[in-house]
Amino acid sequence: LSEADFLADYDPSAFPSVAVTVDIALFTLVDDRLAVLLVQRGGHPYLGAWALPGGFVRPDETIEDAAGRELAEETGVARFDGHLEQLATYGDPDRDPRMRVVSVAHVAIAPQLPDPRAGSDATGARYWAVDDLALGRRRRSAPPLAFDHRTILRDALERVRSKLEYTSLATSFLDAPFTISALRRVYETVWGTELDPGNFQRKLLNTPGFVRPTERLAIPGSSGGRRARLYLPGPATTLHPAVLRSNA
Amino acid sequence: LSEADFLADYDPSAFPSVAVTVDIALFTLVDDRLAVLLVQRGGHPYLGAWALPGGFVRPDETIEDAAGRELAEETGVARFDGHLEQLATYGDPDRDPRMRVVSVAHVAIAPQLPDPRAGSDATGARYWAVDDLALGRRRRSAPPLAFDHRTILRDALERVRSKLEYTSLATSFLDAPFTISALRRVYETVWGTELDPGNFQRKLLNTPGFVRPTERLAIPGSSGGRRARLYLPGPATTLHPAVLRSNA
DNA sequence: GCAAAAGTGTTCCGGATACACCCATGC
DNA sequence: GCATGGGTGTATCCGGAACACTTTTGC
Repeated sequence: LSEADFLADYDPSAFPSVAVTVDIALFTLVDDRLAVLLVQRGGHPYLGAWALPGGFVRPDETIEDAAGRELAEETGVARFDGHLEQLATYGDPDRDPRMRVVSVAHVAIAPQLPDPRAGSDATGARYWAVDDLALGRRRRSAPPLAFDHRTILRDALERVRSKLEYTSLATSFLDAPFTISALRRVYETVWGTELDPGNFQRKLLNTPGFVRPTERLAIPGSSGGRRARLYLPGPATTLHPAVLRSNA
Repeated sequence: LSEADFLADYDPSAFPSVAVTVDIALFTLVDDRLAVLLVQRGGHPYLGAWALPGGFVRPDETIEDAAGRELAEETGVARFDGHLEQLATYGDPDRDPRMRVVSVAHVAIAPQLPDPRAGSDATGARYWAVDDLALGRRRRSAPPLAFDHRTILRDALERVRSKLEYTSLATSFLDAPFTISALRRVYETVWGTELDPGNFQRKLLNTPGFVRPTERLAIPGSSGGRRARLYLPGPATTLHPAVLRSNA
């Protein structure tokens, strides 16, 4: 190795400062549509564009703590207690025009939460239906997204969709207790498919540890129908057999 | 938000410097054992301990480029052309006693490469059989690992093991062309299981796009046996149906 | 011939799918 | 009664597992 390489590799002060941030894609269901929390930027760059909530990692907190703190701040709860996991890290040199920013993106899932609050640098915060964001390609009617957040959102969505198959993640979208058909609607909404109610019920109850039955029954909707049994999340996190997307 | 929060969130210069590094777990097969490249540390902290190869991300390169560059340097090739993917980011405040270091860990896979070279801060570099590292719990005979690299290695190993199931990753361990039984030995070695040769052959050839047949036949080993057909990697990256671990 | 590896055939079983059918409730 | 949703029964199909068996090679 040359001396330049040596210095580059071993003297951290030789580098310009790098900022490490967290960004969170918080998914929830709003009116039977999959939605994600976005904040509208109140400053440059990307003024007025919509962005994933996030912020700097503080010196003495872990990355995961930073993500949890930002989530609590943006959603207005004291402590975020939904599902939270790391997604991937995005750090292309030009992803933020101001400086080198390396962002550790996360995926979060929660049942419908109170209305979000705008942070101090945001002019608004709301849940957007994922369908309306036109993640595949830009659409005139879709809101502009800041930075590389379109890419992050695409990856986050794929993570959620695939993890429904082999983990019990779907229950994170629901308040307990819930019915099997509510759980089925989670799958149908996130995957954009229709599932056979009877087969879904049987498969689910045959997957050990996915849900635990209670004695209680749900109250039917105004359109009638038999009362459904209520269930609690089970102890399993990974599922065997998996709940497979048919068109996979 | 308080003014302190505001400043903490929005003034990057208010932070002590954070170093962003890449670490790479490069897996390969050595004598039908799964092995990973480690370098022995030549400086403090963890002097003499074994660590994943890695280094700082330079100002104008992407994170993935940094990982590819470090890999090429450590393995002594001009350009690393095996499989390389991001694993996860590790950034606990105390994972490096010198300063805050956020490391983006990667997983790499390649067929047996030339002997590795020690980097400028390393006194040695070699492939270690994963079994000999006692990743589950420390063992007297196992070498000490630096930083949180035991955790990273555990996660990397689990990533490789699970990705064998639903992707064509196994071919990355082999030079082309290869036989079906060589591919089966990859699965058996990485999973630590035995697979039925007949069933494996059929399942593999029934998975579209996994491998492409050639006209050539392999030369049998000294113990005899019918000559096996040679195959090339196919176009598929994700597999349907997946090759499932029976004890999953 | 014998051992060993490659490759095929066959049987069995569990889960997925499609769909018929019964149950319980609102209106 | 009728529509609607909850829940069960059942026939069919497909892939995985176990394993017998044939083919081809080295020694």
